[in-house]
Amino acid sequence: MNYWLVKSEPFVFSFDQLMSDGKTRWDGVRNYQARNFLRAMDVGDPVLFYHSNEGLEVVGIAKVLQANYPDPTAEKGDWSAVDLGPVKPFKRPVSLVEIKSNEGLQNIGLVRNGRLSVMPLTFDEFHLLLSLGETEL
DNA sequence: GCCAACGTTGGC
DNA sequence: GCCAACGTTGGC
Repeated sequence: MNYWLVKSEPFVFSFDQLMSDGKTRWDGVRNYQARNFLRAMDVGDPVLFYHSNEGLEVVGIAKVLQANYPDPTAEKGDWSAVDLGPVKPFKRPVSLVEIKSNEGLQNIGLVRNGRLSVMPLTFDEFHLLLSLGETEL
């Protein structure tokens, strides 16, 4: 099992929307590094959901419903999509400020490369974020 | 709205 | 294959 974090601008697609939709296609990724992470996702992997631009916090837990398949929105090129579903919202959102000030989270992509939209988390990072969010899987 | 960081493109 | 120019992302 692997652990992940994805970013979304809440006014484009928010975690609340994922909760009410029950499922979404995670497509439109046009960055090779992010694409390769999408391809490494397995069904059932937990995915933390971060709101970029607005909110700037981890707001909930999602999971992989469907492993990677060709991105139908790609007109050319070799791109992938996955399907994600909601698990549960964080009891308490975890802000970027908090993440940056936590010693155990200095190596995650959010801190090291602010522009990466799909990134892996270690077991420890994932569980640290869960406990900061006062939420259990 | 600004700008730093990063990725991509294209000329040489 | 290098690197300057450009575009995009996203925090501030």
